[in-house]
Amino acid sequence: MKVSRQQVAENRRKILDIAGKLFREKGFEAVSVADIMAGAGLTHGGFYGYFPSKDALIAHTLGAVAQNPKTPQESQDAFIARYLSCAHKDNPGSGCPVAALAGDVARMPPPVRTAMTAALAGQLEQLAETAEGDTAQARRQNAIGTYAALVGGLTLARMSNDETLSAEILAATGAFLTGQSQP
Amino acid sequence: MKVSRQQVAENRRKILDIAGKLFREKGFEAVSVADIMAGAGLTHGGFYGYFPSKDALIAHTLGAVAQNPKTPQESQDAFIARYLSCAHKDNPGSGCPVAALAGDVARMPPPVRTAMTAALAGQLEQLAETAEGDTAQARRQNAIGTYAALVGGLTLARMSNDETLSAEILAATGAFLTGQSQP
DNA sequence: TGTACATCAGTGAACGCGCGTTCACTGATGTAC
DNA sequence: TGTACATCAGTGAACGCGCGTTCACTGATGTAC
Repeated sequence: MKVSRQQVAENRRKILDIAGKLFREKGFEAVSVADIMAGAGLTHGGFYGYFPSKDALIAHTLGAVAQNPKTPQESQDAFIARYLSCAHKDNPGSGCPVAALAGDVARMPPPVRTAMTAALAGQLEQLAETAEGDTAQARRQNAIGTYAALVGGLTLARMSNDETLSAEILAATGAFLTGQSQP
Repeated sequence: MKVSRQQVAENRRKILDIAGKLFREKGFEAVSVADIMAGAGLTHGGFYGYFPSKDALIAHTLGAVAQNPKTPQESQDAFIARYLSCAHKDNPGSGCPVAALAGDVARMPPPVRTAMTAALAGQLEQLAETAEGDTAQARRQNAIGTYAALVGGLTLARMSNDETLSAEILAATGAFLTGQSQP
């Protein structure tokens, strides 16, 4: 049955929210259109009133998803510690979409890759503003190197089936980036 | 029809080889058993004479796949440059399986994760042997931080749909790790 | 403001497709004599 | 060494299943009067 325009807007937001969460948790292929619509409290057939295809939803999701960025008042070291925390490692659904989905996005069609590339470019620009370095070029280089290590460290820790190794990777990557030795 | 024992051994090797290549190129889910067997010059029905399931093949593939490691005679900087080369970025099928598949493996069942974790642990041990640092602990920390940045940098470069950004990420990550500024 | 009706968001059965897996069969291999 | 036959690697049709997508239908919304 028809629903109010306000309900439509809310349903669209719910679909994008739940899709972002499920994609980050399970990857694009393991999440079905029916899963997403059920998560939004709807049935699968209604999906195509909101998006023309699953791939279109994926592209929109990546454009809308929270970027889990460094907050302005947060120090560089605090951002690194938060990014490499156990809480972030164990909750990909509410964490950094780049770390959770970069490997999958590389094999997706151009619209999806373009949306994610824009998100990455924005993230790097923001990090470069507050990164260490005397010149803009040095700051950007540090921002890229740091972000690569964060994404790689979190990905390796999530992949590892050995809790000790997983924790060591998070700690060592953090220490490597902040220049401190591990305790 | 039955084939010789030598042919069986060769077919098994072919299956593992082509599976390793296809998985790294397209991910586990996008490669079918029929694709793999066709790549090995066989038909799909024969697969189950070699492995009990697709997941079992995945675990065996990760255990057998070439680790693309740092060679003993290769300097640390040369290894970093090779890992972050355009050639490596553009040829995941013959490149580092950790960078190509870490994101997917995190969502795989325990046998697959265990096989990949063992491969990662071996890689880290090898890198720690020749990493910079005064103590074994410092060398291991540097090995982990460096490897995290390599895997993350390569993953981000492969994900990016913008060739300029992609090349910049590879170059900046390399410069970040070797302590040189970009040209 | 109240009513009649056109609109259209949502429903759920159905579709075509590709997947992992099974299985009866084929015919070359390799062994027993 | 030569032959007869048991073994079994490989074949390809078939299965059950879940997926993305379509569509005829339903009934609440929102508008025209």
